[in-house]
Amino acid sequence: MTTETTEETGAVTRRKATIIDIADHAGVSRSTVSLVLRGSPLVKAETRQRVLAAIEELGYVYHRAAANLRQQHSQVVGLVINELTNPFFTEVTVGLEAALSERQYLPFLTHTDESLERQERLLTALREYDVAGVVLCPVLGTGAELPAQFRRWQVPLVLVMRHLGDPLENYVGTDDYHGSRLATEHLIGLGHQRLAYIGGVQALGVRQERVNGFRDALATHGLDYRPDWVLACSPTRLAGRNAAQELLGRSPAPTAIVCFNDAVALGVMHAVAQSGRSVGRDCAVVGFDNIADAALVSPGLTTVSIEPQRIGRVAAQLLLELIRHPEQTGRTVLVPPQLVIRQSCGAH
Amino acid sequence: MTTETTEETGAVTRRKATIIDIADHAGVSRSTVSLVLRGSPLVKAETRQRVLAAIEELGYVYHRAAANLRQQHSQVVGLVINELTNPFFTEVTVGLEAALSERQYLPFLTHTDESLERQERLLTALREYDVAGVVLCPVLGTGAELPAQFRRWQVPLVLVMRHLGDPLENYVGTDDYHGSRLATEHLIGLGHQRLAYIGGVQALGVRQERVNGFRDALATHGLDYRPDWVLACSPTRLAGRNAAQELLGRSPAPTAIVCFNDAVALGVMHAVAQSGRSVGRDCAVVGFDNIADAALVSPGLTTVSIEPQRIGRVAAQLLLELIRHPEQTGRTVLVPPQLVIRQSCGAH
DNA sequence: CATTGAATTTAGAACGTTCAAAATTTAACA
DNA sequence: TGTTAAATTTTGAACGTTCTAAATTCAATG
Repeated sequence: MTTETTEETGAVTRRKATIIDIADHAGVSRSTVSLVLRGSPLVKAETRQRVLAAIEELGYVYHRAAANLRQQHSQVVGLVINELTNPFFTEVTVGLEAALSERQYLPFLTHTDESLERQERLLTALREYDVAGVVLCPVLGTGAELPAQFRRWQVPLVLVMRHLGDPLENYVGTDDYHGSRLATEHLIGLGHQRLAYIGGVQALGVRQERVNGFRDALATHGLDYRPDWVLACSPTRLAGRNAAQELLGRSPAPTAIVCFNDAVALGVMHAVAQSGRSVGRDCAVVGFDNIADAALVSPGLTTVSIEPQRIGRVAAQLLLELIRHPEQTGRTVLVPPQLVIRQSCGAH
Repeated sequence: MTTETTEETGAVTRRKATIIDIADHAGVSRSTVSLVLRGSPLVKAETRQRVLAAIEELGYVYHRAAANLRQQHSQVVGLVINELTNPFFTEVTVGLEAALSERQYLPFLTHTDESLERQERLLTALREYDVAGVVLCPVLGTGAELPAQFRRWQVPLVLVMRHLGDPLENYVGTDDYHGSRLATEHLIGLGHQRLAYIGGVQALGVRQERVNGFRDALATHGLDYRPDWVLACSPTRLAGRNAAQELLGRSPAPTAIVCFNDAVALGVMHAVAQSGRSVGRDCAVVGFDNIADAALVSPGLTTVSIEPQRIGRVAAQLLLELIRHPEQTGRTVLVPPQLVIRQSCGAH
C-alpha cells in the first residue's frame, strides 16, 4: 500500500511509489520490474504487460538518482555558460541540448554571468551532483590550470568558444582565423585597398586570431597592414560607433572596415551613415557572427556566419566521446565559418 | 586505500573517495564524518580537524545524490524557461538563481524553446531526477490542467510570466494592467487625445491585461476607446514597424502609440521616423519591458520597467515557501512595474 | 517420464549517504 | 573513588535502484 496519513494535516498523502510497490502490485520481484523498466528482452511479454499496467496504475516515476547511485555513473552533463544573455550562446546551448538528449543525456544548464566566483561554485556543485562531464565556456580570468584540475578530478571537460591554452585541453570553437581571412579577402576581391579593423578586447585570444586572419589576408594580396588602423573596443554597438567615428575622421580614411562582431559592425554602419557616406558604396562593412539583426538592418550586413548550434552539437559529440574514452586529451575542433554576403560590402 | 589498477590500460585509477575512506583515514566512523560534513556541533573540535584533514588529503567530494536519496528530498529546483534567447527571461533566471543559491538550492536551468513536446520531456526528466520544485514559464498551448497534475504528482509548482487560468495555480508575474495604465495615463497627462495600441498576440492573457489597462485609462479620462486603433502583431521589431506604417497612413492618425513591448516600440519608432514625423514631438511612443536597447536608442524610449530579476527572486521565494508548505495553493504575486521616462514621449 | 538446456525469474548484496538508538568517553560532583 | 549526566562517537538499518549468481519454470527430446 502506498497511502498513509500524516499526523499534522490529517490529509491522505500518497507516498511516491517505488519499484517494490510495482513488484507487489504485479506479483513479481523487484528485479523483474527493474528489467522491464530498462526494456530488457529477458522478460516474458505477458509479465511485461502486467508490470507496465502496475506502473500506469500506481503512477510510478523512475528514480534516476537511485539508479545512478547503483550504476556508478550519471546521465547528467553540466553546461556552464558565461553569458546566457548573448543570443549566440543561447544558440550554442540549443545545439548542445539537442545532441545530448538524442543520446539520453540530460543537459544541466548553468549560468556564470561572467563571474569567476559563480563559476567556481557551480563547478563544485556539478561535481557534487556527480555529472558525467562538463561543457564549459570559461569566464574571463579563468586560470589555465582548470583543465588539469578536471583531469585530476576525472571529469571529462570540453571547452567551447574560449580556450585556456593548456595543450591537453579539449576545445571546440570557430575557426576565427579563417573566418576573418574570408571576410577580408572578399573585400579585397571587391577592389578595396584601404582596410581597417575595429573591435574586440585585446586580452581575448579570439580577437588575436581574427586580427591575424585580417593581417595575413592583406599580406597575401600585397597590401599594407597599418597597426594604427586596427582599433580595439568592447564588443558593443555603441563602442563600435565611437571607434568608427574617430577612424572616419582621419585622412585618408579607410574604404572598408572589418569588424570583430556584428554588434560592432552595426555601430560602425551607423557611424558611416552619419558621416554622410553610403554604407557599401563609399565604405564597405563586414561583421562576424551573423546575428538575427544582420539580416534585418538596411542595408543588410555582410558577415561571417559561425552556426552556433553546430558548435553546440560538435561540443556535445566530443564530450560524449570523452565520457567513453576518458584518456583522450588535446582534441581541438574548429568549425569552419561561412561568409554571408549582403549589401553592406557593396556586392550584390 | 583508494588506488587500484585497471586491467585494460594498466593505468593507475583513483576510485572516488567515499565517506568510508575518510573515516578509515581519520580513524573514526562513517557517522562522525557525516556529522562533520554537515557542520554538526556535536563533534569535538580536534576530531573535526582530523576529519577535515583527511577530506583534504583524499580529495573527497560530497555525494549529494546519495545524501538526497537517504534524506528523501533534493536540493535541486527545476527552472523551465520557454525562450532563453529573450534577454528578459535571462534576467528572470538570474534573479531566480540568486535567490535559490542563497538558500542552498541549486537551480537546474532548462530550455523548452517554445516547444510543447520539449516541455513535456523536460518535466518528466525533472520528475525523474526528483526535483524539490519547479518554476515554469509555460509554452504557448500548455493545457490548463498542468497545475492540477503537479498537485497530484506532489511537486510544488510556480508559474512565472504566463499563467494557465487554474484558480489553484501559484503565479508570479508583472502587474500588466497597472503598468499599461501607468504608461497610458502618462501620455494623456502630456495632452494626447488620439491614442493607439500596437502589438501582442491575441491569445496571450498578458496582452489582454495590457489592453485593458490601456482601455480603462482612456475611459477614466473621458477619452474614446477605438477598437480599430488596437492592433495585434507578433512581439518583434519588424512586426511593430509594419503595423505602425499601416496605422500612420490612416487619417486622422494617432498622436501617441502605446506598445505591447519594447521590441514593437522600436519598430514603431522606426516607422514614425520614416513617415517624416518626429518621434516624441509629432508622435509619442511608449514601450514595455525596459530592455537595454531602450536606453541606447535615440531618442531614448519611454517604457514600463518590470525588473525581471525581481520577478525571479519573488518566484524563487514563493517556491521555497511551497516546498515548506505544500498545501498552499492559489497564491498570486504581481510585481508592480515602474514608468521610465525618456524622450520618445516628448516629455523631458 | 526423466533429462537437458534454454528461458525466465529471483534473492541478497551493493552503491554512498543519514537516521535512530545505543554505546562509549569525558567531566563534574559528592 | 564511584555515580551521574553530559558530550561524543558508533552500530546497523534504510533510501530506491541494479548487479551477480543462483533458482525456478518451461519446452523439447529421447
